[in-house]
Amino acid sequence: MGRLEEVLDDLLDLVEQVPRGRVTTYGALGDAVGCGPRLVGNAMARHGAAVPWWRVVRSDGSLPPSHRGEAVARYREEGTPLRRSGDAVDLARAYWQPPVAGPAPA
DNA sequence: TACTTGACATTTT
DNA sequence: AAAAATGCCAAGT
Repeated sequence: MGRLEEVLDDLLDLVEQVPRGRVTTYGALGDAVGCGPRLVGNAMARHGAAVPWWRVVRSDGSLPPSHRGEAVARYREEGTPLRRSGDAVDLARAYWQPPVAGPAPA
């Protein structure tokens, strides 16, 4: 199979480890698991139905275009520092860097 | 088997 | 500062 199956476990694990009121980015997860950010997005899209994907945002702090409405609702519910725009997270305060998992520790 | 689509990121114009 | 182009990996058609 592809690398996805390999990193998927670590990926979902990291997302589940994201503290409440905090968020992380696709790039950070991709780097943590050792693959491109595209994999993270697709992994979540196809297999991330069981993880708090709303805590995973873009590098810009903006939310996934597909579920940003739901994600914002979660943020307001969890107290995540949203930007004044209301459609993005304040990465300056809410960014949580995932620990490096998998066979490629720093 | 080849092309297109998809929860993205980064760099250059 | 904003928009466009490029790179990335996997699944679906």
